[in-house]
Amino acid sequence: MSKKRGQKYDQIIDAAVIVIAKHGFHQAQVSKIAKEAGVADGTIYLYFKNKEDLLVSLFDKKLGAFVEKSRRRLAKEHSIEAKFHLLVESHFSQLEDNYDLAVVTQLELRQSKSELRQRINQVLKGYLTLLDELIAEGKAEGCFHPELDPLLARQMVFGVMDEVVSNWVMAEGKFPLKKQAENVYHLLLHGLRGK
Amino acid sequence: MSKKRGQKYDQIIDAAVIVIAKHGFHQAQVSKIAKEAGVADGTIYLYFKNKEDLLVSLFDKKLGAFVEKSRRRLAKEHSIEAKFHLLVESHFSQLEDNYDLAVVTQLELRQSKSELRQRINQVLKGYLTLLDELIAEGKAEGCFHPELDPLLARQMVFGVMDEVVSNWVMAEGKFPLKKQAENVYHLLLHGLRGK
Amino acid sequence: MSKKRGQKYDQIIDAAVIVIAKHGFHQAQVSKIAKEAGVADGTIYLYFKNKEDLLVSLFDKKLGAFVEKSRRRLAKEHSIEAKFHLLVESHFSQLEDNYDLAVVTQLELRQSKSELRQRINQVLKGYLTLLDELIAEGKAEGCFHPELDPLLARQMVFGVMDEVVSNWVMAEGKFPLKKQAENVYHLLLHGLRGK
Amino acid sequence: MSKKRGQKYDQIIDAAVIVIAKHGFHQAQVSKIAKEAGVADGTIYLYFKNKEDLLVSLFDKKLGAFVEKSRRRLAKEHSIEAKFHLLVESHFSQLEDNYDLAVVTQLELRQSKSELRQRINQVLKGYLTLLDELIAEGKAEGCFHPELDPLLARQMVFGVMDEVVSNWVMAEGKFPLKKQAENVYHLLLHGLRGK
DNA sequence: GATGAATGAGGGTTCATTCAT
DNA sequence: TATGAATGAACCCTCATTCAT
Repeated sequence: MSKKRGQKYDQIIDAAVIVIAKHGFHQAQVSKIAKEAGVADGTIYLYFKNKEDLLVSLFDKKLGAFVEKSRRRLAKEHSIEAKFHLLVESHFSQLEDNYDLAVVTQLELRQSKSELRQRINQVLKGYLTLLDELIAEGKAEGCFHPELDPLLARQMVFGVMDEVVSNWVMAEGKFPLKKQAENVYHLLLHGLRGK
Repeated sequence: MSKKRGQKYDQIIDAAVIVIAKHGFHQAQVSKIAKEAGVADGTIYLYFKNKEDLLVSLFDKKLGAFVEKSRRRLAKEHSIEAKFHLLVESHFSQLEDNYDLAVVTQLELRQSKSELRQRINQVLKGYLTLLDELIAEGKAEGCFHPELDPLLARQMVFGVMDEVVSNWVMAEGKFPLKKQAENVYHLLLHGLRGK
Repeated sequence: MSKKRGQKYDQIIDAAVIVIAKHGFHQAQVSKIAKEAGVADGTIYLYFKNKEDLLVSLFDKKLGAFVEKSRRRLAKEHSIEAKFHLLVESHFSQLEDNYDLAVVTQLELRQSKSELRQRINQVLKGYLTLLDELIAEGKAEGCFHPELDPLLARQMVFGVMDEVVSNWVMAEGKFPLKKQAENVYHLLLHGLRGK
Repeated sequence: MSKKRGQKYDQIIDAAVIVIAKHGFHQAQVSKIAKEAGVADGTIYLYFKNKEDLLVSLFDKKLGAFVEKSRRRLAKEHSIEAKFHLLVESHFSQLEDNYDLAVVTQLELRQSKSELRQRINQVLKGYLTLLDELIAEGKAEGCFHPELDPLLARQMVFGVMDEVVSNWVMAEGKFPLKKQAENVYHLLLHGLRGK
């Protein structure tokens, strides 16, 4: 339903990020987003089926770029440790460089109702797959423990990074996030190697 | 404002857990909770200042019991490894034994608006403090890496357990959660020992 | 229905005056009045049929005393002018000496719904009758214009005194009301003499 | 917030007058007014900030027209007596010709809570100013007593007219109001001349 | 007589979505 | 395409009154 092309498509999504980051999920009315985007309320419905579709599309577009960039970066590394290290660093730096987006994905979008959360989780799978691949590669190369439960491992990796970023956002970005990457990498690596 | 004691106080909180788990946060109207509790709508306001107060009290009471039970159990263990192992097991088993509560705390209550989230996070601190104490003890006893960042360590521990439980809830409790405890414990312990 | 006797009857009415004057008509809940009177909510319903009955009884009792006192005073005067002068003075001084009561009757009780207003107006007739008698006496004695419309005359007398007192209350009693009596008396007397 | 122009603006205000006159202040729900106006409930909030704003706007618009018409009429008269006579006649006839409006302003709107009453009194000042001007003119021209207290005089004029109209409304308009104008004019004029 | 815990009906307001222009 | 005025469903909370003790 949503037309993925068009200048206004991007305008509206960027406006939504700004409005949600600034006013919060529950105060991000369609009319406010339309105003920020410089279009009429009704115009949003020419590009998105409904508000939920806009929010999912927002997450889809932003996470898609996030994953794509992460993949591009990882492709340049050869050792699994280097890739893993870069993943953590990339996760943190991309969100640190987009504070508004971090607020939206870590805090605000999680206030959406279960139905929408389900669809967002579907989109998130694109990123989780990347993590799965990396873990499988690590196990295959003997870098991680051979009996490591892959699903559990991925939950650990994502859970830790997500928790750290959420804490950073809730601290209103007052401390440098990227500097945590090194430590988090080590913590995770030791965990993954252990079993 | 809210009378923390009384049979009805507990009735209403338990009814709220059931209704929210069954119908979801956004469909948990006060009238529905009152009906489930077997009291009149207005009676809820004799025990809680408003709906938000009911939700915070719910979390406060349930998490309080959760923390208290965890502390009681941990007190019986002596080695830090045993305590840590028990913590993970306790976290998982208490939520597995209360599926409705798990749904409410892992999924539904997170849909609440920022103001309420803040108050819930304050309550959560009671549990995070327990984790902090355990980590400090582990470092002091030389069980964990001496240079381990305590805050980061706690974020790892909570982040991983929270992520695993959330996945379990989203899988609608289809797999046994407690059985994950052993593996999660090892993963975390290795991570914490490493650095 | 209301038992006109009993210490608590008076206690409750006096409490109602205080609460209404202090918090306003719409914030004068039965429970607040009960608390001020030092009785239980339910006790009020032993003395009054319902809240409306309490308010009418309040007005009845207070206006009754007001009229009785006015009549006693007037009985001592002989000339119609002196009586008339005293009436205005008495009207103003009694309200000035009971600021709370003035607030209640001039401002707050007028916010009651039409149904209650009707019953209050019935009670007010007791005072209006006194005015009617005075005007009839004045006409009979040739002190007022022989063609004076008695009803209109009474509306003028009451309308003016009421307006002046209301303005005084709305000015929060910042100026002395009794001092206005002289002027108001003259204004009215001239009006009544004219035609 | 409120768009003071537009066909719907007038529609809604007129509907409010009808509904309040028919059902009373406390039974004049927004949904009832919307239905009478032939618009959706939400439409009212496109033209008025909230219900209170609607009621104040109603009074503002109607009293504004009332004052304007009175001023236009008075401008044609030259003698102060003629102006004064016309004022009373205008006051009575305008309300007699709009029974619904008279009910609303004399009885129903006075049931509103203090906050709203304050705002209504502000609007009323526009009319009281007209009375003040007339009294000042009368004193300047030697038509009224030179020592007449202008504020008291205005309170008398307004108080009497208001009382007479209120009695007329409470008598459900059963007697002709305009016919009272002549007598009221004489009563007031004598009063004002006296002192 | 006195209590006070419990009751439950009732309404102003927001905002995602539509559709005539 | 684009507009934006209009729609209307949905819900938390108050408080007068009751009645078991």
